[in-house]
Amino acid sequence: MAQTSTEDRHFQLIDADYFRQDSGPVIRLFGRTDDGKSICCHVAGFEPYFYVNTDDDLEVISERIREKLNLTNKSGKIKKVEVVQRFEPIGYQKTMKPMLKVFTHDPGNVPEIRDDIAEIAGVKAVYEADILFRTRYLIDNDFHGMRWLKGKGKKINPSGYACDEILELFEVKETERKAPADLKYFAFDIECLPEDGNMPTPDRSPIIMISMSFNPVFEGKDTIVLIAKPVDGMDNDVEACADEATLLKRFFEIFRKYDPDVVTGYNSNGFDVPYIAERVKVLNNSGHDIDSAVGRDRRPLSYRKIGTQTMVSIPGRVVVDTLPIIRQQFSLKRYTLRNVSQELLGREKLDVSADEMEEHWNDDGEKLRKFVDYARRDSELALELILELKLLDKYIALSQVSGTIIQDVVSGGQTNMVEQLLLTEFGKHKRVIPSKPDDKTSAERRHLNESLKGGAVLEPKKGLHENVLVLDYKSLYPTIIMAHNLCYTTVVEDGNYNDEDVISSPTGARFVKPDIQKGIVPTVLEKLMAQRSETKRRMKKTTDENEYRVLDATQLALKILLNSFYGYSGYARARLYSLEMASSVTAIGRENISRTEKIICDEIGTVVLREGQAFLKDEVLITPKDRLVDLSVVYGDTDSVFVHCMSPEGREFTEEEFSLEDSELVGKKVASVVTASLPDPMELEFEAVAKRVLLVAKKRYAQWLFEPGPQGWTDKIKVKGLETVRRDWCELTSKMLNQVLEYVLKEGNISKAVEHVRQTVNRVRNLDVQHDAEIMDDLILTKSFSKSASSYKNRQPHLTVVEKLKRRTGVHPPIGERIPFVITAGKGLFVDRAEDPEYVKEHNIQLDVDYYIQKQMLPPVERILGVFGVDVATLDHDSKQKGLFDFTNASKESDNFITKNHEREEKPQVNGSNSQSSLFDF
DNA sequence: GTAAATGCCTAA
DNA sequence: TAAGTTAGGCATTTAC
Repeated sequence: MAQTSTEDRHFQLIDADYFRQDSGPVIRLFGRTDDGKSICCHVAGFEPYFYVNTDDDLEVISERIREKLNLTNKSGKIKKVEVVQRFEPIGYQKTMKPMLKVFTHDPGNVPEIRDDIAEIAGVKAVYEADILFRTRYLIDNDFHGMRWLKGKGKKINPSGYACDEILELFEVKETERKAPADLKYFAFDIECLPEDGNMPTPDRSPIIMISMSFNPVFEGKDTIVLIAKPVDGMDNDVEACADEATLLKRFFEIFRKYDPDVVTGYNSNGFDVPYIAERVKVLNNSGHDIDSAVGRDRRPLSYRKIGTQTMVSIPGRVVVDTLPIIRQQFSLKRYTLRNVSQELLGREKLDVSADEMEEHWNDDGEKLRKFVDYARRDSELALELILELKLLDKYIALSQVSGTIIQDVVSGGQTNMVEQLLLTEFGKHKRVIPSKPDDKTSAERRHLNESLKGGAVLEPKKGLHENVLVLDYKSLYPTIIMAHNLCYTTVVEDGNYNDEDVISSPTGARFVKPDIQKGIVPTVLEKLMAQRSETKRRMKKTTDENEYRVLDATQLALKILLNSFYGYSGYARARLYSLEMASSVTAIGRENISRTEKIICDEIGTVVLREGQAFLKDEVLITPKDRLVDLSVVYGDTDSVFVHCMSPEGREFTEEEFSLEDSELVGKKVASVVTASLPDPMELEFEAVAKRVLLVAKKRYAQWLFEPGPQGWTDKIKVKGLETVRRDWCELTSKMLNQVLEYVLKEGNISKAVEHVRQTVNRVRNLDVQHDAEIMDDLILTKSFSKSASSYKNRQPHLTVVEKLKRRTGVHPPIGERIPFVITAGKGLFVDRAEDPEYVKEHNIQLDVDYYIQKQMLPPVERILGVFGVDVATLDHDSKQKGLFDFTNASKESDNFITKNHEREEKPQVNGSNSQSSLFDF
């Protein structure tokens, strides 16, 4: 005889939602168990609710609510109303006030009831009425996405599910388990025949192939390619289907059978999913019965268009389109699958061009096989991108740390995560949170934000410097918030507070001190920071490579979250917005960096090196054996200062005089002196030393950096803001400039740099596109097509190309796409001469060599070498006229430029009359 | 002719 | 249910 048995299950929480039952809503928790089963757990008994705030008598307001809802026929939809004590969201308050907590029977009724209540006279505000029911459940129970839950319940067997086990839970709690479950990954990609060279549309063009990739394998196979026509002699992972409908049915069958946790594809949200969903509609309308159930609740495949974006969600699973993820995480010039695979995986995409497709499809032999291989490779690549690049690690960690369901982390921004953390902590402190602002409120806030100033950027002392210490503040904005108790909940509006009870920011805003009341944001940040320290501690301890990776993702997630709160506080669409808080953070930051500069230059000024230790001048009596180091701040941006170390005579040190270890001693001494003057937990850190640094402009510099590490010093060249890191310059510029920077920074050899530029210029001057295809690729520029063509006010080269492309092929690139172009020879504006590189290659069109030399190559390099007195005439030196001979002679004398520089006791200046130019005889 | 506006992309 | 923030350099087009 069957008996009710209690089951215990551990599972990692992948998704959550709810469904309605007569007895009330039931939460569903989806996950993968420790023994590899997919599971769905039902939790009954959680009630939807929200808060109502009023300054009137609660009885009166309750009565008005009853009347109003009777009037609109909704009174039966309210389950109960309680009086509770809560704090209002904004501002320091000594005591709570009574508010109404309204419970409803159905989460779906909350919006209409809320709107009714909001209209009632005397109702000041409605709080937390726009929080998804499943989010409310997770927050109130402190359950986090992708963490492990332990559920106790009984097995049930309702219809309408596509997972291994369904449990009705009596009890559920979070457990400590950390190791990730073995998730199942599924990637897919469809092929359709283009129509007369045009993009296929789902109302006309059938799907002819679907390729799928699996990890772990499905029935022993890594990939399966479905093909919508009967054909023999294909590889054994190819399944021939009678027709398109059969193919789609088989696709969904495999999908359900495999039961993946993660569903992925390259641009799958933008193309494949909508296409499949539309084809299913078309076919089913003409008499087919394709069951497109893919959800763990057997919900059919669906998508929603919000603006230009397509949202896809599949209950119980995570949908990850790798294209937007890769866009976000990697700065590349192009995001075609071909380019991304090449750059990030080192793998080639196979290709059958659009105009060859029909021919390949109609073949039954080699050509069809080639087409199949191409299709197969695309889903393989999508899967490889997500697995090899470990794209999900970061999102899993963010979900675990913030609590947000992983799908919302993957497809949403920072707002979701910050709000989940704030809702949790506000709840614990019995404070309510406002609803999302309406468009009018956000517009007002955006207007207010015009007064919000950001970080300070110190004027760089332009030129080349040696022995520059790089000091930066560890998590500057979070530590400012903690140190000054800046919070929505501590800000005081009125003057009824003693000066000793409040902290005033440079903006004049006032916040109560933590001993009066500690802010909620500082509390959250402290918790996150403590977790991060603990995570880093465990990273040092572990020997397990996988655990290390997980911990590293966790600490990175914590860092991202720590740094999200400042931006959120000044975000116009945030539930919690505080211009006072945001401007105080940046104002304190600005004051801090200029104070830091002063301490280093004026108060410290000189550091004394003696027997492996660094001292301040007034800490010791200086003897002749001591070495003195003069300090000056040559640059700084928001949270960093670059400190130049020089001899007391004002010249650069030689190698023998000043080592990396000396730098470190000085750097650490300076950092500790500054830190000692700051409130906890603000901390200035010694990060690295630049043996040489070239400061070009604000936010533009290059360093030859040495960083201390466990295996001693490691060196690298780090470039910020210069053309080598910008994607709107051609590759040739980056390559050339990188080489120039290397010669200048590592060798101090200007001559070599000049020579390299001359050679590159000459190569371009004698450019022959036909015979030098390689350099042609290096001349391609890209720019992002960032808004609808009609909203551009000026003409732009990439728009020219977009228009040409559209005219020629009918294909209109989507907003967000990066458009490649070259500038062709001719007269008039550049914008008229921008052209699609493919078209140029096909038609053998001449490029505007002069444009490339005068506009792409010389200006960036002149900005750098101009510091040493090198001018355009020198760089664009025509070898036939002058010959390299003079120059080569000059360069011999000055190979070791840096030594000469020391002798002259003079630093290079930009275009200055006392620049290095006299060292060379160009 | 030059100054202002526009657009892009980066640093933090 | 779309979207953290400001500071800043630079090239090019457009307005004057």
